[in-house]
Amino acid sequence: MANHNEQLDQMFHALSDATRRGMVDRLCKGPATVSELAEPLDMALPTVMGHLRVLENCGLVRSTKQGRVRTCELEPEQLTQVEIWINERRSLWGRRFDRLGEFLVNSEPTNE
Amino acid sequence: MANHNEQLDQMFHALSDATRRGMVDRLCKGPATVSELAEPLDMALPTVMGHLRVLENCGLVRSTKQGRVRTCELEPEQLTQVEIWINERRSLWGRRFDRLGEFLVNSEPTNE
DNA sequence: ATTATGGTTAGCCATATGCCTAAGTAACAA
DNA sequence: TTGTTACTTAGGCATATGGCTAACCATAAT
Repeated sequence: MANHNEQLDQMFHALSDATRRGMVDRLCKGPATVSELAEPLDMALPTVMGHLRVLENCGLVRSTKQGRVRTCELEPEQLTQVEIWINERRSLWGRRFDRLGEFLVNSEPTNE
Repeated sequence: MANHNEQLDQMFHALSDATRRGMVDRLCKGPATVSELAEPLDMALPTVMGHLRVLENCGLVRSTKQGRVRTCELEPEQLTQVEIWINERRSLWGRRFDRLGEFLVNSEPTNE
């Protein structure tokens, strides 16, 4: 179960910022240029570029440049990694009593 | 669709660190004391406490102190927030073509 | 009462993050 | 060819993050 996963680090980090989540929202509705992404954001363009880079590094956004326009598109399948991680933990959690033997040394029976 | 969600910020941030995800893993298997959490971690206890605080702030871990021992427990239901966020985006993405007309209308010059 | 244990607080340090402005570059447009 | 547009790069600044040590409680344990 890979917790030392650079990709997962980057993904969670990318999503930990409301501005970036907003950009993802925008891209859910279809591709957008850098300027279109920046337009509602009340911050300088280089700052938006920084956020975009974070989203691209984790694979959640892909972009291509044609002429002087860079068009960004969402790669929503990358979210599956997060879902898988969560499902694995839910599964672990659900089976935690199967492992009680490992900790049973000084426990007492309870009736709750 | 709440992206300006402090809780979501904190949750994603908490999960963006492999050490903290490791602590979550441990807690999936059952409650643990601070020392037990720290034991496999090769870092100083105060550092572990810091990570623990992050996990508690986002609601993913709850802890209580009895005597001098603090026992931590996972609150896996908090992960639902993340799943909901992902599902909402998948849904948006799935219906992105329904909004094509709306997009054309909104690309008219506006005064905001 | 004294010591050991488990956790906590305080404070320091290096790096990362998020923001900015200013100045570049590479298409288009006129 | 000259200017405008759409990014891009460089660099600077303030705060946050993740790590540490040292010292400090507050409970056990002896």
